[in-house]
Amino acid sequence: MKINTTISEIAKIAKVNKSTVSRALNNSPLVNGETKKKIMEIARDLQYFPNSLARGLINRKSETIGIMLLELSSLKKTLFIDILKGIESACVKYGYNMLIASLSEQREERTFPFNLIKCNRIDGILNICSPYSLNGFSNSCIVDHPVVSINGITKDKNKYCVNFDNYEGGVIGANYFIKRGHSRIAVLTGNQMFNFFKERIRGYRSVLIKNNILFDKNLLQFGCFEDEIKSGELSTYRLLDLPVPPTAIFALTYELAMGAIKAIKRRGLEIPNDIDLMGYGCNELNNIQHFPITTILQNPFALGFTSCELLINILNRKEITGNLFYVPVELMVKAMRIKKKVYV
Amino acid sequence: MKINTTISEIAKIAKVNKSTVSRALNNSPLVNGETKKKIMEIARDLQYFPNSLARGLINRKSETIGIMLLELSSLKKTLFIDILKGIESACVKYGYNMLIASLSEQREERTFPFNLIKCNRIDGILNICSPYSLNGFSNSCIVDHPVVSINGITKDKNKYCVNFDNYEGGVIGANYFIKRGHSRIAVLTGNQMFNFFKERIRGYRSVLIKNNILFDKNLLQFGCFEDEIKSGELSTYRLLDLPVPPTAIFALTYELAMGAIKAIKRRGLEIPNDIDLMGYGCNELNNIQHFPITTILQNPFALGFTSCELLINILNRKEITGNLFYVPVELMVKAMRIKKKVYV
DNA sequence: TTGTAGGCGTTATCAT
DNA sequence: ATGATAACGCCTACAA
Repeated sequence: MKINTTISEIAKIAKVNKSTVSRALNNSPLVNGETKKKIMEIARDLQYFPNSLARGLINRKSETIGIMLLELSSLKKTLFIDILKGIESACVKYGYNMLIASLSEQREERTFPFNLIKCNRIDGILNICSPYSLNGFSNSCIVDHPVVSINGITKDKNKYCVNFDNYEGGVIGANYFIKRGHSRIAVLTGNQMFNFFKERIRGYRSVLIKNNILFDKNLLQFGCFEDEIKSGELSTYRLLDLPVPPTAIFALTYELAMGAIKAIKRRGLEIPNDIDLMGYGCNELNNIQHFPITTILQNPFALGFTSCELLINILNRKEITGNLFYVPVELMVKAMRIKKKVYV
Repeated sequence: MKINTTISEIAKIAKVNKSTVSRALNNSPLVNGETKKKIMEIARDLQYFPNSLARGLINRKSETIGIMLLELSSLKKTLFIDILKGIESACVKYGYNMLIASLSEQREERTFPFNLIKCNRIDGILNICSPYSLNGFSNSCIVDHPVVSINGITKDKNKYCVNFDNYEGGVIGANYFIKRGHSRIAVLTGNQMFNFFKERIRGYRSVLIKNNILFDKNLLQFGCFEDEIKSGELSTYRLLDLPVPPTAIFALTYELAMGAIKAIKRRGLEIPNDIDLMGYGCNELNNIQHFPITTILQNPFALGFTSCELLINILNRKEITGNLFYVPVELMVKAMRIKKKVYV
């Protein structure tokens, strides 16, 4: 495996100084057109590739970011892969590379990703958290290192987090129902200790307040985590059995919505005539196209892209205002009616 | 974000030359015990981390390998994640890092991973192929670069490939049946244009020959790819309807075995009393523990680990004999009887 | 055992 | 517009 071409070799052939070669290759205006052309030609002929280690050494950066994961297995989830694709897209755009910096079980040191910064292997870290993590990354993250957390939560103004705009998702969902004339809007949620549920509900409640609708806690149903579809179904029965049942149900996950559909169907009701229903997010199979009901859509690709772009801006010392960023969600309205027979 | 400690700083504090520091940090015997101790102490206090760019520049290696994937989405599959875990394990063992070098749709240049070698960002490439690829990596791989292909096929003696030992899997499976007294052993396979099917069948047939059993082509049933379980079921019906049906069925995938179970159950037969059955590999959910029948087990973690270790050996110019390597498979015998009621 | 000097391949800062 | 020289942080002959 032969040694690579260097600027010195090119310089020798072109009969110029290597600094001229460097300038030519870096598109400096301080170089004669003819000279530049000649140099570029030689570089192409010799298949010159700049040594990124030498470059990084003098520029004090590796142009590589570390992807920090609690475990590689997270990548099995479509959500994480889509986030990763967004990250990759931003990396391609800005010429960065991606290093896997997962906290594998085999590594004793939990500071591994940060050590990678210290030894100049990576310039910064994208910390991909699980939405189901409770403490965000506060305990694992060393301040003063360039780190952006995806799905993370923090109260530290020095730590950057990018999330789906869960609050806005709650607002959009509630507003949609209100515009359709509903005032008894139920919510199917998971455990509120998870930030994203809390935020969605916060958004929903803010809309109620704005519309002078009293919050009825009977309309807020908590599902268990083990069998979300089942618990969505059971919660829906409870809602339908209320003395004054809701006219609309806002299911805060795909699975809860599936359960709700099941219950509504079993009761012989129709969506949206008898009761209106909205889902949230998409499922693992990403088959949102076939999901029959109106839904709040999240864009994991955008989440990854935005986060990565933020990190790169931080690395390039761009002015950043704020430390918490939110990726917009959108409403996907499904006009079709859901009749009982559809679900037989 | 402060500048990192360098050996020069340590040298100044320790009142020695920086080359002495370098020697001390690299465990050179050419340094006094006392001096070394002092230097190590200062290094710890100052949180010294060697600059890997400077190190790589002089050592001509980055100690990073590129993980080459056709697309990131491959990682959704448990098989690939397990391979990746094996790779990571070897990387941790040998102090290497993993760079994602996927051929994303956004990149025009298909030579991207090889360019990463040329610019010294990575030392070599682990090319993770799909078992369902037809041409291996022959068209994408530049000879004379350190590349090891996982699941790849090649006839080029200069290219390294590591695979599950599919041939041996066929041998083990057939031998197991023969030891149990079977001589009419059917095979459920997918399309033989895929190398791994071809190899498994080759192993199976070699055992028949050794045992003087004539190969009956009626006992070789091909399934279609779209609905493997269904086609496994249909193939099994065909087998059971033969004038002289087989006494054992060797299903070359998990899905084909599932279909076979279904057919056997429907016909009111029992495993292994009425007919013997063996599966191959494990399914995406990796729930092999619960898979009820005797199976040829593959170890994707070992595949990843072995491949990565091979690549690192190549990088360190170890003597390598051969270019094709096989990761052993093993037989997992399930003793329990499968009765009809189990599957109701 | 330690110090000196040179080099890895770039880029940056001088000067010309 | 170009050249000479130093510097990035580390390693390694060679000299002492």
